[in-house]
Amino acid sequence: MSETTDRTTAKRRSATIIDVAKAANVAVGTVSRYLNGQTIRRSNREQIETAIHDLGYRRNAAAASIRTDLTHMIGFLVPTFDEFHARMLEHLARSVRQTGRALITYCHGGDPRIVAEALDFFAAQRVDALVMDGTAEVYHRVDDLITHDVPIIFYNNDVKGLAADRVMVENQKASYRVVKHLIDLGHQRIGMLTGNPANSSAVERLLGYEQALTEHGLPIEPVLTVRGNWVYEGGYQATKRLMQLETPPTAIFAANYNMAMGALGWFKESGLRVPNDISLVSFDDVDIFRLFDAGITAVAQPVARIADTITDILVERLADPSGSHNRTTVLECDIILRGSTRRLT
Amino acid sequence: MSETTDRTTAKRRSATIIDVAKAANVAVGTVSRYLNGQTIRRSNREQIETAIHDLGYRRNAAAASIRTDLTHMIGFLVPTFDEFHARMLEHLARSVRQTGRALITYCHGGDPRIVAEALDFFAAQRVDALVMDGTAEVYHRVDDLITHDVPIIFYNNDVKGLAADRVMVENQKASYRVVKHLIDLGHQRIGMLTGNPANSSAVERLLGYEQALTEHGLPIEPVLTVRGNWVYEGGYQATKRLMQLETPPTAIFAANYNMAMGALGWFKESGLRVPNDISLVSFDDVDIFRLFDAGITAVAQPVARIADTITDILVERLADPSGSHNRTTVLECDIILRGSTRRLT
DNA sequence: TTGTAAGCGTTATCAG
DNA sequence: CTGATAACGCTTACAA
Repeated sequence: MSETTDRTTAKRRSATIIDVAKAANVAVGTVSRYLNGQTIRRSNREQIETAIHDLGYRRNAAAASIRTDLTHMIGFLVPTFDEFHARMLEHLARSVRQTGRALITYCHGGDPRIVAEALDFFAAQRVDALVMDGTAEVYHRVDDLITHDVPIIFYNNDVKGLAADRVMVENQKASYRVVKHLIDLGHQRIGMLTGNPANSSAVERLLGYEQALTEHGLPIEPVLTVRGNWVYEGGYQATKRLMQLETPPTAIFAANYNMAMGALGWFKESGLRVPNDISLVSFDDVDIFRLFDAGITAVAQPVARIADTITDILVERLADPSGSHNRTTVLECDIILRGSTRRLT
Repeated sequence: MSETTDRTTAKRRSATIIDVAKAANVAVGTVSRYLNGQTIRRSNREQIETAIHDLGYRRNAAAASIRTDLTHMIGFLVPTFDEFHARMLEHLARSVRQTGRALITYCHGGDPRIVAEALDFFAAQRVDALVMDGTAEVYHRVDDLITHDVPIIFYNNDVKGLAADRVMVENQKASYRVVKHLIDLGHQRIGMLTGNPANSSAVERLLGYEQALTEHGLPIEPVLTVRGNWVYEGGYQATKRLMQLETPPTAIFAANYNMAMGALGWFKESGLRVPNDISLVSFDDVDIFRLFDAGITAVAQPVARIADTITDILVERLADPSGSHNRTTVLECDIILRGSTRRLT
């Protein structure tokens, strides 16, 4: 086993391309060309290779990027690493890696100062592009990045009016369908746990809910849509409020996974059973939804396809920085029917 | 609203420190000192500030790092972004951010080639340090990084014999305790779903299980420990195997969250109820465990403290690169008792 | 194909 | 406190 090599030398400068050139008896240019995969005389190549090996040489990406203006790093900015974003990250990291790039991740937790900080950081790091879940407050700072020719790709939530690409899902249509499903089962009084209305996806999902009601001749009752702000606790409280209404709903649509969990939490504490006492549908399908008593019916976002689409756009954008591609891709969602809804007699 | 500024100019070179110096009528050195928070004559400072603003100047971190040998980036290498690692990422990103650094994330999915690729990438990027879930195959490549004076911090799984810091949890002790709990309830035949034995945490958790049995005079039966390799499907299959034994266990200990879910999946399909028909305990506590019928009793890893500890070590290491701190920190786990176990009569 | 040398945007040293 | 200037490690004409 390789001994833990001598670490007495205070701070050994690591080998540079010059050292390699010297050791291999060639010019630095030749080494650089070798490193960049250009054709090199065979004998030289071999000498360079052994030199690199012997010296333990590692290319300094920063030094390269300062000349090429390319860092091969993509900024990835999200509010949290909940189920949805974690899966996005996993898929995106994979697909982006296959193009020889990596992700710098920043998590802002909803704090606008951290968002600003992140954007500054990305700007300083000269990320080749930025993928982010849109947040309204960042309009100017993102526009700033765009001015500096950094391609931006929004997903999940949009920020209107910026010259960026977008990969979204059919929030309204999917919500419409899943609420319609409840209506088809005979539900007339359907509550909704909504996300933060500052987010486009929250608005669209609410719109889908309202559209379904309206198209089926049901009234839109303000008391039936309660803001849960995407989080467990919000879903829990909103559900409590709904169920303590004089006439509580017979079904609830949660606009995301966390709030659906919050609803389940309240149901459990209150001894309500799904779907016997209350029906529940949710946006965001996750594996564990299968494991609940009857399984939770949910809208499945095509996470892998979102990630792949983002990567495709990324590649195209980076290959041709001049072209102003402001494309919006909208992907369809599936609805996974499980047993969390029951037919009203 | 700031107009989407003129993007006709093909590829506008962004302003440099030199441009700022010129515009502010000072020397580049002065601007550099300003940027790095050193004291500057007031009048100069103001001129610099307006110049920076007018030019939309952004410091080029790569150019700086080539001189300072500091990138303020921490590599973060994980096998997957499952519940546990996603939470780690969230906490670590936060605490690391507070020290002015950010994370470059790489997800290897168990593929040794990707691990190697990641390590090369980190080396080229000159990350200031590397945080990783240890994987045995990487011994040499990590040693290589250590040779280049990159501090390494292992968490979750250890790789023995390397000069690195480590932040682990008391896997064996926690497993011992949770299995002992089962034994105290009268269980004599306890199955275990084990992780990949190449991982130190898998070995330690198994050891804890065996210790509990032995200390209570119970035999260690090889058929009762089935390898589930950390994943849902593995847990599902392993559970199936256990429950189809001639004398199936009355309780099961899953070495992680995913395998516990797999067990629950099989139970559900087979119509078994927890805890009436079978008791279940798990490593890794997650919020949703509360929501299952009776709640799932589980070992809670102190994720936030792991992240904070890692960051503390990071800061210390980076402040004093000469000191060879090879510290191993072992954190305690809590056991969250819920209703997934029943007393055997 | 190769060597030479001029950048790239910073920081750091050293006189003033 | 400031200015001038030499690094830093790499890429990329340009000429050979």
